[in-house]
Amino acid sequence: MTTICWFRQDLRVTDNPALAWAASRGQVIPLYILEPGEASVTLGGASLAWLEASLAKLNDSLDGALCVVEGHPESVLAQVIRDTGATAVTWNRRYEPLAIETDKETMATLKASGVEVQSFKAGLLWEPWVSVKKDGTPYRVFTPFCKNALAQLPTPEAPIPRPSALNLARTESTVVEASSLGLADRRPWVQRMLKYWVPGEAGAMTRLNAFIDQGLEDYKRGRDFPALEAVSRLSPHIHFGEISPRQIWHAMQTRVEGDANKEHFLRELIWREFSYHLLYHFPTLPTENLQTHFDGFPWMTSSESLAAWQRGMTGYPIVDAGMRELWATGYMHNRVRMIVGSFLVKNLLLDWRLGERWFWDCLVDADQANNSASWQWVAGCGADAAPYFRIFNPVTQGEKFDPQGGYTRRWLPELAQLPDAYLYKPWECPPIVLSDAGVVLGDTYPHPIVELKPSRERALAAYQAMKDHRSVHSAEG
DNA sequence: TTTTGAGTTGTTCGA
DNA sequence: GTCGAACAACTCAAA
Repeated sequence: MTTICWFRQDLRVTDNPALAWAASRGQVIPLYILEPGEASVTLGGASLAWLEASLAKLNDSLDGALCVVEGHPESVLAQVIRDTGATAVTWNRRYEPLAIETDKETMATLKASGVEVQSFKAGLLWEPWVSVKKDGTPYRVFTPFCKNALAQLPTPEAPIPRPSALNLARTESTVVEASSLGLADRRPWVQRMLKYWVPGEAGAMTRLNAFIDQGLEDYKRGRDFPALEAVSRLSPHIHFGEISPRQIWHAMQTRVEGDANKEHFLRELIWREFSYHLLYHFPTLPTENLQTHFDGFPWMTSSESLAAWQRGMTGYPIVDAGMRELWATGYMHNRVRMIVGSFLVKNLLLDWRLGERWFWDCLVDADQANNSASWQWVAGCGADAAPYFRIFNPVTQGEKFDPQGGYTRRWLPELAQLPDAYLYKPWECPPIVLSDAGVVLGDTYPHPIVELKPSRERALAAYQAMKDHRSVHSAEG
């Protein structure tokens, strides 16, 4: 019996229930479909580079049998079924609104033509339709969601091993060269970025082990300090399914003594579950304010401000360091993501969707659920959002969370010689100290593009205006 | 149904 | 320098 295993965001052979199911039935056709628009629209540039590298690794794990085809899933599957005589198709479930729609239609079409279809849970600890309140409605606050998951929902299953024997079939007639992912012209940039990472299942496991051995013991405190190696950096591996959340959960439970650091890290994994829960139950999350009274929010328009933010040229060192890290590596430390997010949305008063889109294109861990839920959280319009008056001060944040400047100096070499006392506010630095450090404001490093105090007050006023507008509305209603 | 307690990550001001 | 209060009420979750 021949079964097609359709890989998507599960680019691994261990703890892959769809692959295990296919293997148990006989011959397996491993297939990846590059869906229309995926190369140009759905996936950002950094993610696409990761995907290409990860597919190559998966192909190695499958003895070169991975079939990569560009096209609509229904027609690709129909063609591969014709070519191979496969009688079943299996996959691990996806949860993005468009993916759900595609998978639903594909399943219906296949079943209608007499093909067996089997899907599995592999990318989440708990299905979003299970992690709901007693009355069946979705959670909108993280803490009760988390408590309920830990106390009431089934303990995450143990990971399943890699199939002991894989009878792989090749369908070489349909294989597309990796160059068709459209990366050829971006080679130098991609090569530079990928120096920071090892995409693929083995790389993911190496990272997990390194984190457990070295970062986890100081995670609860250290995770706030971007100069430390105290975060896991597993996010891109998790996004592409090179490692599953239950593999991580299981490794934590079996290899780490119970302590606050472990609990805190697992909580972050549950935040991911919460984001998927929100996206599933509120499918407009990527584009619409979850709190609809934000719909009239007076966002500014400024392509200059946006460009300065994107390029790491705002004149605020901790912000610029973060944006440069993002550009160079496809990643940004979590603490810094909050700082740059707050700066865009509150100090620059630019729409959170602009930040969401830039992150989407730049991040190797770009993930629709996490990205949209997190940007809405930062902007204050999401579930369980930060109060709007919580506006990060980039000077204070830098001094507090990168006191020695190790992170900031790494990504802003032009400020490396500035003393700590002025690193986060070079505009207050005495001219002699500036010139000793080789800094010329407005030349080697920009002047601040906005002033902190007025921009903070402007943001608070905008929030106030929105509130007043809303109360007028409710009075009318 | 009503009530009650609680809610990721901050900053500023004034004592 | 340190500390508590104010910031803004509002919605959510569960008893």
